Amino acid sequence: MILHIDMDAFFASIEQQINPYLRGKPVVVGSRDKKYHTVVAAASYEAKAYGITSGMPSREAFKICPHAEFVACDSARYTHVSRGIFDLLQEFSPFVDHATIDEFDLDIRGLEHIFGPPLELGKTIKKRIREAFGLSCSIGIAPTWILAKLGTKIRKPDGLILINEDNLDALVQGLTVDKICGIGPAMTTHLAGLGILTCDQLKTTPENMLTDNFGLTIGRWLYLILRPNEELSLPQNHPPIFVAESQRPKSIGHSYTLPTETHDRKIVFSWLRMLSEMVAQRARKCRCQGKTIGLWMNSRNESFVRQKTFSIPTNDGWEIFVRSEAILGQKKGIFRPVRALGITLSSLVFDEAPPLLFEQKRREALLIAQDKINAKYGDWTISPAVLAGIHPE
DNA sequence: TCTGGGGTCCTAGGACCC
DNA sequence: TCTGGGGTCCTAGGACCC
Repeated sequence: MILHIDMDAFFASIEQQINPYLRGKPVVVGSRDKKYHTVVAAASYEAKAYGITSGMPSREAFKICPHAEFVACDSARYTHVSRGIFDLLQEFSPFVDHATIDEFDLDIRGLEHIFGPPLELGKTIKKRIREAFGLSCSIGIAPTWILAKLGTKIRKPDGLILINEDNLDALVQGLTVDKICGIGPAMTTHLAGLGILTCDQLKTTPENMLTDNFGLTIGRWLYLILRPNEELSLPQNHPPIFVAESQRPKSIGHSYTLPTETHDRKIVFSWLRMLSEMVAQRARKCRCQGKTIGLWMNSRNESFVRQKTFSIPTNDGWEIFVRSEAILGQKKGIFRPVRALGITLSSLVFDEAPPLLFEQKRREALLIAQDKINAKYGDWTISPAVLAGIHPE
């Protein structure tokens, strides 16, 4: 059995927790400053009642509910709380997974001997999280991860549900397929074209119809979602589903959307330089270097995506910039207007210091000094001169 | 006046090697 | 010289998630 935990309106609830004035009020986390065309990162349940959802442009949220409290996103704090919850959960089981900032999974097989039946354990966990952090969460318990996750979704605020073969069919009766994690807009449309709108319709669809339309991997996956018994006939001694994997990222990226579309190469290259530096600093913070540089640019009707793998990994902002310039240079002559652009570093190698040449050693010493100064006096205290005046904030 | 920013995973096709 | 089979790495592009 898997126990999935989904925190309720995580960012907004934390803000209400630390600032009692916000409790019981519609709270929107994000910025409403018109300079920053941001979107809503999180909304309290009071704000959701007005129809505000995360992902909605902040300006629209302001239109719907001008008297809502708009709070700036404090991601460092949310990460800290998230770690605290993770530590608390490890008191219950070493087999905890921390997939996103506000979601956790436990492999709870065998835990009934210590904490009682699954629902009892769920209650205990909810109570402990509320006592320690003042936050509510929703918990889904099921034989598979996908059903546990579905459970939290259909019982959202402050829910607790156990899904098994006895109640599964009744629970998903009439539920639209897009409630399932992994079925997004494209697949929903495709399924609708086949006359499959709800979970019960999905369950009665023959496997070959799904594999014919979606291929073997996704087709079979769709077929098995609502058949947990067929999917997980795991042997008794199957190793834990969630082993504390190292939380190493697979890629590091930054992007920026310009206030308006621009033809100005200078502006575009300044931001390219800026984003390279942001990516590089973050890579150095997690002590890794990347071999692959990905570059993308969007304009109104066109997007450009290229990536290239180099033999020598780097976490030097200048080097990343030069390499992205080279990638862009392959598309020489054509310079279309740009609205948004981003740089991603991937094929990461961690903590492996190859023997350095003299020039590289000097360069490395420079970067270490730069990071130390910024750690002591704040980000961007020292940065490449060409970036003066353009970095965010 | 369409709509941010940060990610992960999958697939198909090409290049290259044995 | 041509051909088949098997494998790996790389890239573009799509879909999805929070």
